[in-house]
Amino acid sequence: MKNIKVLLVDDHTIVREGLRVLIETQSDLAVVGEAKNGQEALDQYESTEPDILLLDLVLPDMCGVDVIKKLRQNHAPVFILVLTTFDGEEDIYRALKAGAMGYLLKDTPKKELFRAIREVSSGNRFIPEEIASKLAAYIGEIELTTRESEILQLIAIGSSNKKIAESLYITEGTVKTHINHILKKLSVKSRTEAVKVAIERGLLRNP
Amino acid sequence: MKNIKVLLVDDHTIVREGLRVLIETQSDLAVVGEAKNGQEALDQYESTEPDILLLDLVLPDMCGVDVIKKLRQNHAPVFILVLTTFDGEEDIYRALKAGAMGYLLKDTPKKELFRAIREVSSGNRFIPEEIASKLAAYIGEIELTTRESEILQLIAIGSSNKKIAESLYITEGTVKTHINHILKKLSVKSRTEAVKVAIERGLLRNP
DNA sequence: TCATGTGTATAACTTTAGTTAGATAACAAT
DNA sequence: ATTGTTATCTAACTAAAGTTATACACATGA
Repeated sequence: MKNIKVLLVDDHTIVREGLRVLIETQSDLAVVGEAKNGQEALDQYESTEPDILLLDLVLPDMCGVDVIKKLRQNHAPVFILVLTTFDGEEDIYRALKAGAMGYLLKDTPKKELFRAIREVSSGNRFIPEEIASKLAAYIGEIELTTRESEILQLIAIGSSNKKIAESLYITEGTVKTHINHILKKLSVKSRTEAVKVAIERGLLRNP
Repeated sequence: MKNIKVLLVDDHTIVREGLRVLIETQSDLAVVGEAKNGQEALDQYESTEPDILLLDLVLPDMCGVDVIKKLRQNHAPVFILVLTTFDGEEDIYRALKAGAMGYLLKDTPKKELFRAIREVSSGNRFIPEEIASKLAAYIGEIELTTRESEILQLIAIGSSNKKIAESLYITEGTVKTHINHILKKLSVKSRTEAVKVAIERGLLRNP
């Protein structure tokens, strides 16, 4: 009796195909669709009406978090289990904030995956201790302001303070102050380090 | 009749388990072992004597390229198929140079994986056109010298020129010259950009 | 052996980045 | 209303990064 319908979303074909056969070894689970990007995920959600969505956050066309947001706008109770490699605290935080019910690393055994699917599809949360603690540590972090994030993006593409000032129509002095704040919030000593931790923590849009 | 013995090496349990069931749908392929890190890969290679090693380059304990090198030191003909996400030209280049016979992205359909396994295990190369062209583009790149690589590592952990000079027992001026060369070789304008492209191209040991 | 190229090293100089102190405006709290 | 907070902005000053020219050891091939 197959009663839990699963929709797979992952850009790697091999991973998707592997997950499919893995999941279908369980008699109560059925893969009803596969999507390799965000748009396909949204389309297939409509057509297949799954009980649970197994989502990788790294997708070619849009951020996985955006997929979560869009689905939750249109469909009241969406059960989403994020299954991804660890890409920094920021991602976990955003995914759960956006409404994911569970978060699993790809580095977990299949039994735990099956358990997570069953839990989340029946409306419960499923967050391993390992991740819960990362999240707790993250809470203490100070968030960057809009301006600071904008500037961090520009730093990361290699812009000088002068260029940043020009593109934002502010003076170089102002840019320097913002950068100073960024450095303090990220606890680093230079823009170079800031870019490194920004990449690590998933603070950048297109890293 | 199972005649091709496969050893899986990937740090993600789910991926490994998925690959196992996927591969075992083929009657001529058998998974004889799984390893989640480099050391396990080396050990299991000894004990299981596989015909082919399916290797992810991203491992927790050592670089996948080192696994290739070590295996090839001890065992004359080792058939290695690298199966990984695209982490920059540098990785492809190093893996093939180290002696991998094939290179597949995880974003390929299972049929191609099966084909690749059969080809590589019988001693042929298997490199998709997509990757071959990336590699061709890479050939034009100028390699960094030993000193330059050392310094790039230090830049990437956030060291100032002064600190770099101290830890290498040279003057700050010398460090600046080396950095100048690095910037020119990587075609970037600042150390910050250099770190970004170094991370992109996989030029760093522990990114 | 003599030119050529390359990896490494140095220092003087210019440009850019980072620090510090302070101003203004919007907003929330009570 | 006024106090406090936070985001944004500016500018003068100091520290660090980047540029340029030059030297020297060592290898390699004409």
